[in-house]
Amino acid sequence: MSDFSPHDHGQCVETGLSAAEAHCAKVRARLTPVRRRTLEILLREHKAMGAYEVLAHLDKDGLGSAPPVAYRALDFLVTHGLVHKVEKLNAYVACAHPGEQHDPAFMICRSCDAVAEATSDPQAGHLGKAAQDAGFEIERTIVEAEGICPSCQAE
Amino acid sequence: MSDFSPHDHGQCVETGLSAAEAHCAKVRARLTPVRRRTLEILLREHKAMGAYEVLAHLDKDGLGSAPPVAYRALDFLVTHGLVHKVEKLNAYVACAHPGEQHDPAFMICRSCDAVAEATSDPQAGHLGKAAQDAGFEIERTIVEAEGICPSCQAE
DNA sequence: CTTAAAACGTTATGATATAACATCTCATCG
DNA sequence: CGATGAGATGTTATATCATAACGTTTTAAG
Repeated sequence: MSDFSPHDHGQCVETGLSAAEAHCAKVRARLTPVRRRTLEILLREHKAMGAYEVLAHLDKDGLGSAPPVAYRALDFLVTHGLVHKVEKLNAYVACAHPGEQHDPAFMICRSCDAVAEATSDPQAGHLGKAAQDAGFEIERTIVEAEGICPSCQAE
Repeated sequence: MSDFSPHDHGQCVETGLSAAEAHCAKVRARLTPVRRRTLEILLREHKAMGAYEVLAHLDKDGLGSAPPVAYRALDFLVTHGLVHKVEKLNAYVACAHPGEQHDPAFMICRSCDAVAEATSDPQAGHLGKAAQDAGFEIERTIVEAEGICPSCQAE
C-alpha cells in the first residue's frame, strides 16, 4: 500500500500521535501543546503543507501567529523524525512510519502535489559508491522523485 | 575523480562553455550574453551559488540588477541541463558533465557547503521499486547526500 | 520586410525562513 | 522547599528566495 491508496485517516492520526508520545517519552523530549497540535494538523490534513499554512491552523487554535512558532514546532518534529521536510516543495509532511528508524524518500505528483513516502538506503546505489570513492561521509540523504501519481495518470 | 579533488578550473570553464555552445547550437537554443555569463560565473566560482549571489556578479558586469534577470538565466540553464539546482541549499551549480545525458546526484558538505556531483539512476533501488508498486511514474529525481567532505574530515 | 515568438528590463510583491532578545516553564538537585 | 539553569515561548523585525505582470526589444523564419 502506498499513500496514494485510500485508507483510514482517523487511524493515521491516532497512530501518529501515539507513536509521537511514545517516542518523546522514551527520549525525554517534550511534546508540548504547540508541537502536538502541529503534528496533528499535518496528520489530519495528510498532505505536504508549507510552514505558513500550518501556522494559519495554529493561529485559528490560538496557539500562535508569528512564523517562529510554526518553524520551531516543525524543527522539533523533523529533528525527532516525526515529520519530514520535502525540499522540492519547501513543505512538511507527517511521517508515515513513525517510531521506526528509516531514511525517507518521496514520490511527488507534479500534477496534484500529492506526496507518498517510501524508504531509501543512503549508502546504496550509485551515490553510495561515489561517496566511498570520493571519501565523502554520508550522514543523511534527500531522495525525492517527481512524476505523476496513479490518479492523475488516469486523467 | 570527484569535485572534492583539486583540478584545473580553467579547463572546467572552457569545457563547460564549449559544451554549452555545442548543446545550444544543436537544439537551436540561444545562449545569449546574460545566459552565457551566468554559466561562466557558476563555472568560475565552482560552487553552489544563490540566485542573488549570481545576480550580484551579473550586476557588476552591467548585465542586469533585478532578480528576474538571474532567475530567467538560471531557469534556461537548468532546463537545458547546463546547471543544476541543489534543492537543499536553494542554490545552483554548473553541471559537471555537460553534454552528457544524466540524472544528477549531489554530495553536500554540511561544514563547508562544498558540492560534488555524481550520477543517479531514477528507476533503480528502493524508490524505483516503490514507485512501480504504487503505480507512480517517475520523471525526474532529486538525490542529495548531506555529510562531511574529505577536507573537513581531516580537521 | 513582416511578423510572431522569444528574450529582456523593470517594478512590485509574494513566499519562505531566521536573528535576536525578553520572558516564562519546569525538571533537577542541593 | 526553593534555587537554578536548560529548554520553550512570544514578539518584533528582517533576511532570503522567487515570481507576477507588463511594456519594449531582438531575432529567426516566412
